[in-house]
Amino acid sequence: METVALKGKNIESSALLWHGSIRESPSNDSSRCGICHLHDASLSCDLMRQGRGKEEEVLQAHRRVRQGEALFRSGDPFTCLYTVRTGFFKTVLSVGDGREQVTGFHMAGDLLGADAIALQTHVCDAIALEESHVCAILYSRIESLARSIPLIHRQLFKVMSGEIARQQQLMLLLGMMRAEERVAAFLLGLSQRLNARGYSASKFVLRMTRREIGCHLGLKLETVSRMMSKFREDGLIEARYKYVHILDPAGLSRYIDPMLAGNATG
Amino acid sequence: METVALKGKNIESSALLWHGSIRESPSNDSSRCGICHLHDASLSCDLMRQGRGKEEEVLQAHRRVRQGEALFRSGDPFTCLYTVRTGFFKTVLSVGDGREQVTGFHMAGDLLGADAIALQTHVCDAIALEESHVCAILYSRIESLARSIPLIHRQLFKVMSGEIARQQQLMLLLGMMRAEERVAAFLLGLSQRLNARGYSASKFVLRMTRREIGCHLGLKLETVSRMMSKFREDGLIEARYKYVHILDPAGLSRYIDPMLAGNATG
DNA sequence: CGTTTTTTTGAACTGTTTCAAGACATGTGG
DNA sequence: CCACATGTCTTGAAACAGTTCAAAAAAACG
Repeated sequence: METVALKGKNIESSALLWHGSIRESPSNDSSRCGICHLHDASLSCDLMRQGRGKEEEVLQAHRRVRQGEALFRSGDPFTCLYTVRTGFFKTVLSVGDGREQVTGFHMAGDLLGADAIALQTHVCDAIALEESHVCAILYSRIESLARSIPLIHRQLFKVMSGEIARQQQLMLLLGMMRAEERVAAFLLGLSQRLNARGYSASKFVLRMTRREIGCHLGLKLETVSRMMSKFREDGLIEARYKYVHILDPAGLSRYIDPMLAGNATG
Repeated sequence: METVALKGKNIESSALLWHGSIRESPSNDSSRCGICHLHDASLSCDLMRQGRGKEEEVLQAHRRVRQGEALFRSGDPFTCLYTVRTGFFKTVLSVGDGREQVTGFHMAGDLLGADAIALQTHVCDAIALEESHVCAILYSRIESLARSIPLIHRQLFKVMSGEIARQQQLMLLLGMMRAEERVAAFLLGLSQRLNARGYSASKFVLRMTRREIGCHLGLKLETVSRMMSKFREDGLIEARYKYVHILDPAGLSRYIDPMLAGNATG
């Protein structure tokens, strides 16, 4: 029952800083579209490079999505790709009876909706886990640009390949990891992705509930909670509700079979 | 312990017929490439329609793959798509230590390698479960055709979307079905796919082992065996080793949550 | 501030795995 | 064609991992 440094209320005030201000480039120039600031080498970056001057055609609109609201739902016609500017999303395959499979969590810098490119219809729901802001990119414009600019075309395929790779990682996790490994992989993956975006890899705030983590990992919420308690007791993490501090990433990854470690999902 | 009609040796001789001669169009014109005979509305069909006269450019070669051999392996550079003419494949994500996730089984008429389009590198191994024959389609030719023929371009995307949809179905299965449901979904899915290709939906021969089914469904081989025994005892199927006869598909699908029934995987 | 949701934890239970043995099937070489 | 070796499948019993149910504490919300 170690609660080394995470006690009482003082954690909260510092926690608020973890995910939002440790960012390296805090340029919050809100009059300018954010798509050129994205960290990952995604579509929009290359759009800016190649199609300089054309971004106004491509960019449709900023859009605010309130907590719990859907950016798009399964079955919606596909018209736009979205880049997350701020906030946090989950994508969900719903199956009517209440059971659901969370296929991914998405943070600032991520592209949303790419899994609909092929089918031209959204196949999952994208739900904001907190108030979020996105840029909508009109797909029809990108597509016509892609025809004239091969690099854009290749980037489109790259984005789809990213989706497939992400899904395969998740299949591996769902198909052959034990609860321990799943939660460890989840925490490490999230840590890495936050780090890649300039946030701290060791301290962050979970934007999703234990139930949502469970729906993502194929576990019940109680199991997720127990695994996190276990890691805490083993001194690998400090964790209190939404606030996570990874003390020993190497120790965490030792829980995962070395061969499965790869790019963990988030 | 019912073995209604499946006793002794006589099953074998009839079983040999199930999967191979019940086909409606048995045109085995082996001098002609099979890609135009495929059942699913895949790339090649539209290639034939649109690019009539160009098939020789697109078609690279027939290729024989012996049982246990790989058509391609993870990491191989992507040059060709393959259509299965005869035989049976599994696609596998391997993770070094022996554990593996079978991402799909593929029969005559299926397209193989589509998951490499985006990344230009194969991400899984395609292993023949029996002596198989494929047509290799040079991707670079298709791609250039796609540039001039929008329909081909759209078909390429459709093929990739198919991959994504298939993976999502499998994620649903792995994330939230019980063993019973998984095996039922597997049998029904296989049955439907065979039926769509002109084979019997009720009687077929499993080309994969219980272990391979298990690796696909996230179960151990003993569990797969037990579930099949259970279905047999419940009178839903007759099953003896590789030979399966589905007596009550509706009963089988009742094992699956109605909402998850969708297009089951195979 | 009271209400609702989320998280933690315990204890009993269940489904799946593990281990082990035997039956059956397949393939090989004599 | 047989006998043997090998691999696959089935089944049972015991072990285990994860779930379910329940209750209480902590946080979030209006």
